[in-house]
Amino acid sequence: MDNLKLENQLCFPVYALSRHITSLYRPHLEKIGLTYPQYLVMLVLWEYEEVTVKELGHKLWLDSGTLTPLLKRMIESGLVTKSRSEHDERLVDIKITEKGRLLKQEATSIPEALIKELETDEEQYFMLKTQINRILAVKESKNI
Amino acid sequence: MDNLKLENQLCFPVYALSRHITSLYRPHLEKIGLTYPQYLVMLVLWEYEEVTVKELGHKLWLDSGTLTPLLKRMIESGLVTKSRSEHDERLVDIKITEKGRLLKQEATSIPEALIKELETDEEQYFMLKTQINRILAVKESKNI
DNA sequence: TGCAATTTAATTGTGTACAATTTAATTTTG
DNA sequence: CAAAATTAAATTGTACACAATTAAATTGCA
Repeated sequence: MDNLKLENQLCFPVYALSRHITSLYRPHLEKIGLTYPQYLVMLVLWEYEEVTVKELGHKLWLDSGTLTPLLKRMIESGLVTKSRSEHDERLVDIKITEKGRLLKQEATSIPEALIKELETDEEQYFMLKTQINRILAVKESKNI
Repeated sequence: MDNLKLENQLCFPVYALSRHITSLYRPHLEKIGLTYPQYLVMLVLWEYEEVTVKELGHKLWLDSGTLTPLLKRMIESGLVTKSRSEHDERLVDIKITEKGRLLKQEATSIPEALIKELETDEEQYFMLKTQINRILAVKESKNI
């Protein structure tokens, strides 16, 4: 087997699937004015209400080089606010706004719609997620 | 179950894994002067020697907006050449150069190194690839 | 205490991604 | 055959990703 053939790579299917999933999200997210990475930030904030940029970076595996400009756009659209932490001035707190909170209602139908569009049954979907998470756990264990 | 929790998404693990794999490739590819998408182009050219931008876009699921500037950089580094097709002037042929051909030797060890770094055994690796490809096949079948 | 080391964001620069539009070539159709 | 429709790349503009550097705050240690 030729290891340098596109069809024999694992890397490419993962890369292609990631972009494919993002493109399926796009029309849904466009309706509520979010990009896909911004949606991931909202998922965190719908759950935690307030996080530091550091925590956000840890959860989404993104650095400040990506998050700073992304959050700037989310502040401009009124979904979050930003302030230096009182305890530690190095940290920046990101808080969800009322507008951001209300957006959750409009997003509830998205996950289900996506599963349908991927045409993957729940069981296959769950197995895939489990397998990928098993691989990601190795990275996680090395980083913390 | 809350569908709008980050940990319950499939989308996020795929997105995270894709970026994780790219970051594992980066140090290897840096040594031979390629980015990850440029490496994908080389995988195609090592196999086919010559393709049109259209074919490349079809194989990698990328459009000319991404490929045109990316290929421009690969021409500048001397890996490929570019010329209008004789039969149909709308098409652009991308050919591998001798330098591009020689680069294959330096890339042979990369796929194996990656599997090791992912710390995933061959069997798990294969199953994951199969599952992802099953999902991607649905998209493929709709597009062609 | 005081200074060096560390930590956190922001900044800078490069390289994708991709929607939307434009331009040029080819194909279809009346 | 000629105009309309289609196709392929290139261009324009927006938004990530991420390495490397910078700046400011905090921590640790002599």
